[in-house]
Amino acid sequence: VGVRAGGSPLSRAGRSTLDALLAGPVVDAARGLLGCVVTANEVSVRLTEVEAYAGVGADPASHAHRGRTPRNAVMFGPPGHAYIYFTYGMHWCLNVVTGPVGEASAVLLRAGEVVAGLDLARVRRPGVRLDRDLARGPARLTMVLDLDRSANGTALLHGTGPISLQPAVQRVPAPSIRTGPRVGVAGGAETPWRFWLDGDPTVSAYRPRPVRPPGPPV
DNA sequence: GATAGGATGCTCT
DNA sequence: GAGCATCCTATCC
Repeated sequence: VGVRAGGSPLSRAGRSTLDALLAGPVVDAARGLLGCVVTANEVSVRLTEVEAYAGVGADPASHAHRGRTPRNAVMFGPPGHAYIYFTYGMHWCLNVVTGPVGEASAVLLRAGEVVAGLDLARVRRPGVRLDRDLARGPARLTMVLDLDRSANGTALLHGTGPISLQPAVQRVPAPSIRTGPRVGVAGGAETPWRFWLDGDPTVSAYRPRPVRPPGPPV
């Protein structure tokens, strides 16, 4: 059960389609990334769950919401590059930068199915019993791909960096794409910018963020 | 299957 | 110093 190996290499048409997709609106890019395959360090993951984040101003959940900082600088650059950040004191998360230079929108890669390098993926995720849990969550996905800050800012579409992104082997039918609120965000929770493949076992569990206690003292 | 709580350190105010 | 775009384990169904 895996994708056909030895299939056609990344075609010029396929890459240019992805180029155009990532240069466009972040929501379109997010939907289009479902089914695409990310490869790094000899493991490949077919994306089953992503989230869209807008740039400055409009989206309080976005790292770029309050403007450019050293951490989010990559988001302000050209599309098709990796934005990798460290969170919760121990985890890395991988995003794909989208939209024109200066817009700072990006798509968080939340989960997927390991379709190549399964043995290596299992070694990188000791204690995981089910293969479907190997990359079921944004930090788990970066663990399987063995990514950290060293790949931040690298290009994904031109085969020059440690990460590569390839078009979907089989086109994802639009009706199988579901949408809902994003996971774990404090602001903008009402924006349904999480996208996933309906019924796919590798999609991460959704838990609403606990409501914050009432406002601070005067 | 669901939920609760702890781990852990960078980033920005 | 507060706040995280999370994961894992234990516990209770």
